[in-house]
Amino acid sequence: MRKEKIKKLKSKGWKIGSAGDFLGLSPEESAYIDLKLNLSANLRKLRTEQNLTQIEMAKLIHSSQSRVAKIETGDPTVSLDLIIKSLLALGASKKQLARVISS
Amino acid sequence: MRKEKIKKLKSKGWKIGSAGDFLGLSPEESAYIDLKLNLSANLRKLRTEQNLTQIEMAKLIHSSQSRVAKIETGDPTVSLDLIIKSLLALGASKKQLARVISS
DNA sequence: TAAAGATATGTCAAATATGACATAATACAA
DNA sequence: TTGTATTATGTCATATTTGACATATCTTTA
Repeated sequence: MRKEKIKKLKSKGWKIGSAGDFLGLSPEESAYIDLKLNLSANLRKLRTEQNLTQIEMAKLIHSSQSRVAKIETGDPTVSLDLIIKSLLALGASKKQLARVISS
Repeated sequence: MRKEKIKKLKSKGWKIGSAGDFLGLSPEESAYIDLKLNLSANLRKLRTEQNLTQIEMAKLIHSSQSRVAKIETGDPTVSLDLIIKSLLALGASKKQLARVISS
């Protein structure tokens, strides 16, 4: 489907922080995707800091390696819910989440 | 989490754990739900501060009055994505989001 | 170099979230 | 009261997200 592809291209083409001028996104759309990418990047950071493989991470959140990879690579089919749940599963505190979000 | 709150959540249809057993509530599960409820409450606050009805809010996020009501009442079918998108549509900044989340 | 380990990508059926609608419940004036 | 506006609830077809799987692409180690 076309809409899906565009969505994917958009998120894939992003560099964190450079958001949406290029793709004609509204400020809210940009902010929303930036938020997700920001949290995703932080998830990978947390995971690697804890010396976990994606498979081990997957078990922690009762998911699969491939989905963990999708989370960390900013796949557009990944919800904020899943990202946040994953961060919490890694022991991230509310303050840590807040710090990532406001950055 | 207080008993009162848990009861309310249960009555609203939250399904926590495998059998709806609240004894199995993990720290990250409760943190996740707290996060959503916290953001939902803040959304209502922002909306009313801006003197918007749920119908007006719905137009803002291209949704319906009933879904806005569900967002604000903590309906378990509402995703974090929708809550965050709504907050951003009301003009909430990253810092404001962070503040709510860490509280 | 090759093998092993780790991560990325594509796909799909099942699960979950969605907007929309009808209608009930509540609030608040006239 | 009786209306009128606003918010809550229930339902449902459609849309999106999910874990899982297969397989491809790195990445490291011997």
